[in-house]
Amino acid sequence: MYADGVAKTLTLTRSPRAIPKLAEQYKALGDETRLSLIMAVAAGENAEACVCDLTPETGLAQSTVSHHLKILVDAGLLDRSQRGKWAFYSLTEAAKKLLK
Amino acid sequence: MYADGVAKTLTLTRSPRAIPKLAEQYKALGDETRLSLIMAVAAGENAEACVCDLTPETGLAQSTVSHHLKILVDAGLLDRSQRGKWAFYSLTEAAKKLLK
DNA sequence: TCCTCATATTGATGAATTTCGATATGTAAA
DNA sequence: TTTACATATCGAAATTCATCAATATGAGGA
Repeated sequence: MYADGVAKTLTLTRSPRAIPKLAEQYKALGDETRLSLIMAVAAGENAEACVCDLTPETGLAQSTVSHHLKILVDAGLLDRSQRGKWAFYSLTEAAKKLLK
Repeated sequence: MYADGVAKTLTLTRSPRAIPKLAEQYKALGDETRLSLIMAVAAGENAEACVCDLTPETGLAQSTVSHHLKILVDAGLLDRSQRGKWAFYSLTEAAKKLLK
């Protein structure tokens, strides 16, 4: 009948109404730069990281990294919090679920 | 320290070497049409479906559906098997893991 | 073999995406 | 209130992507 509960998950938990948001989240993860960024955040101290630390790791321009982080925030995968001059990003519950 | 084992999952199970393939899979899922297609496959009889059934559900041209199915196969998320004149698609283990 | 049906491939087009440099915003220190 | 630093936004160029119509391939059936 069902394949390991996947169908149930997809058709019930993730009803048709949930498709756009879910697709947005997968799309956000479907880029090597952003996947690396979210990995770096997860691996960071207290599971968070600031742009100043993330930018060098990517080798990309700071504006580009900022842009990718915004996409992850908009998708509901990262939270942003300002502390002093720095912006810290951390995983949302949705991100933890998707990546587990 | 770590956020619910996510960091461990990302940094160990999904080592840097795994990023390109993983990003490819997320990218494949990050499109409403393809996410709907994989849902339809999972919900189908025996957790499989043929193009003839999938195409009407999408409302898109048959060539477009065939194109999207190829992307899912290339990403390692769908298997293809020919039976008579029809091509049947089913979820791979990788897809079941990602979607669970 | 010839025909029909199901699916795949090709070629083209418009839209979306990634990236950068330049500039703006915001935060705190001098 | 300047100044310096961290991050965000803007505008543009190059690339990738989703989609279709047309055509090709491939598998049975007549």
